[in-house]
Amino acid sequence: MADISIRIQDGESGAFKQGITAGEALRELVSAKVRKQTVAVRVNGVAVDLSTPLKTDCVLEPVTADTEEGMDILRHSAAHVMALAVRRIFGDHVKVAIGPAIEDGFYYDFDREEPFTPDDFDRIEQTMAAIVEARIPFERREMRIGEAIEFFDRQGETYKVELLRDIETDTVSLYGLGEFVDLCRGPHLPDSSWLKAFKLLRVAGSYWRGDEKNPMLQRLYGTAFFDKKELRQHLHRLEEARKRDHRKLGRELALFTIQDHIGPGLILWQPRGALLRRLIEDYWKDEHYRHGYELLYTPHIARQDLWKTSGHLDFYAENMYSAMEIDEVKYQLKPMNCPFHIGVYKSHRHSYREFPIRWCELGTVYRYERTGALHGLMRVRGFTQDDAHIFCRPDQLDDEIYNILDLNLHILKTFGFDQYDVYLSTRPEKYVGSEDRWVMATEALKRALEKKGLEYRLDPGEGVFYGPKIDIKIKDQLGRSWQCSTIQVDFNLPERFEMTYTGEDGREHQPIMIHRALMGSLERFVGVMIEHYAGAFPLWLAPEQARILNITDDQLHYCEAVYAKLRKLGIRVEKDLRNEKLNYKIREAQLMKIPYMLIVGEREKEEGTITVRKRNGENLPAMTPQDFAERVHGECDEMMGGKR
RNA sequence: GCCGAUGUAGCUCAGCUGGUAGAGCAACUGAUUCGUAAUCAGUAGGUCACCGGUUCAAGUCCGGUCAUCGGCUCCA
Repeated sequence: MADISIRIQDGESGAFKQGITAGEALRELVSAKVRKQTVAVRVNGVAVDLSTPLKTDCVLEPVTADTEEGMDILRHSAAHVMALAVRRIFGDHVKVAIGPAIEDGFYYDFDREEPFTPDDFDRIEQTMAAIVEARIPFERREMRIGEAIEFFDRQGETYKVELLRDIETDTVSLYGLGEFVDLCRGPHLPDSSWLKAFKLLRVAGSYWRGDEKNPMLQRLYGTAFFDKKELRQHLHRLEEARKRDHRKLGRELALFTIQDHIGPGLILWQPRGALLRRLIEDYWKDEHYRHGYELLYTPHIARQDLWKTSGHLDFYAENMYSAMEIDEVKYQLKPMNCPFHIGVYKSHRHSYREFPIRWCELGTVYRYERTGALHGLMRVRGFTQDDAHIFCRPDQLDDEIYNILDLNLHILKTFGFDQYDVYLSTRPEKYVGSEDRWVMATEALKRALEKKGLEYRLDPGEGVFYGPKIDIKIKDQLGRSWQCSTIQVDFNLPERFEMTYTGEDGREHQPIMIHRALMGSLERFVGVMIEHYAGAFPLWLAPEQARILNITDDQLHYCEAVYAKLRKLGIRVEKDLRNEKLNYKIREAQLMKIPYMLIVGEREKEEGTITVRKRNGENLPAMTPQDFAERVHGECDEMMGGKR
């Protein structure tokens, strides 16, 4: 056989017999250290199994365990191992669907009459462990599509057959792991022994291909790592995330409550949560005013006719609550604020000189959400949007979008979010407005993103029917993304409501309308912040900035005086003067995540000072209440972007 | 809405195969006045989510409803 030349990307090269497997070639060309870490290989850029025979000259690149790709291969292989285990335990009563690697783990969808129970997890895990122990190789083979369809059809694997029918290539690859043969693109680990650390996490229902018209399958979720330590760390992270759960912290920190008898998805803000929210709102309003916005207030319901004109009854009806009748006229709760802002616009005539008009409102809207979708503050039925509508001339569009982006990122940063993913969504299949307007608006959005130096991803066809949009998904402390901000150009409503302005030429023109929300929903945003900060809000947002703790009753009077003084100086201070030990009070204040504890004993009383203990346990030297207040204001000013 | 799990005092949770509710913390009362993450003792607190059924007897079994949790779907 002829020799072929094989080169490692950025490394050694050599001549080998044709037909040598990639794994064998690597053994010659890379260090033992790399080899031990290698789970698959890229041949001329295409990821394949180590067992792949090499036929021509090529460049190899090992895929190692420490990469995302390596992890995906491990997890995808883990899904196969799980499927084999399920097969072995539950036999032919189970049909398999799909089993991909996902972020942080993998899943496999099964169709089985009986539900899986958490008790089954143990059995499945044990069987998986036995499979790992047995070091079963993953064996790849290729088949013609027709042959494969017949193969799976014989086994009654209807889902695989359905998948195959949609595949357009001539041949497909199958992977055998023991007696379980699965349709799969690969690549896989060489054998099951690599799966050293895995755990099944939960079972959940999911529709075949995510479509609710299809049968409901049972999805088993699991995760896998190359070693046990990483798995332990991951499980620990999950535990930490549970501790940050805003529903748990919301209760513990007395921020909000949701009650059955009031209704699901409806939030009651408790005093501390309400104060937090007020701080957010005040900052938001001030910042908007500073940036040339005017504040509006509009009602919660409007005549049904308004929603007809706006098109909401055509396009949004399923999210709206049914009509109520008032004096024989139908009214509906608002799912959006825009028609009202247009109402304000139409309250008088406008000249081109007035533009841009920037109106904002913290508008509470109501949208129907299916019960299964509700989730704490993150997904609710009544929520407050930090909404704004900008009306401008075409020549102002670029600047306005840029300014929105600028304000948007500035405010998010102040709240502690400076990591985000930006998406630009373009024209969907169903749309209104002329093509050149879409192009004009999409280009304007692009230019603003580029001018701002933001990297973005294109989301083709994901725009709203009335115009293109920019979405910003912020990343929290745990790296999870949350869709909050959205900037949407709208050609539809100005048309529907026949909005006009008088141009320089004395003629009537149609203004461009931009919708924009920055936090999206205040409820959700607070939820995200609770989890982002794990309940320990930065000083400027802490509902309780400081708590006075006395040592004995002898300081009661002095504490009251300090309390009054600090309140007067604008500090959000509370006092805990109960007859309890200092340790007890500190513990409680600590659990409430209060930034400063002000400790007052005889010493402080004598000297007219307080001892300041920070949330992190650090002590500051004793200072006067006056100095403390100045310090707090100084810190807050800094957090909010300089002296205000 | 769909699949699965869950629903016992304010919170966290016991309560085995049906015999008529229990702990810790919190609350309240009293004692203690104690300097950097829980002082001690006592008291009170529950139509066991709701509705119906089986049974001599149901927190415990069955059915329905509501809600919550994990997902699917949707999205701020």
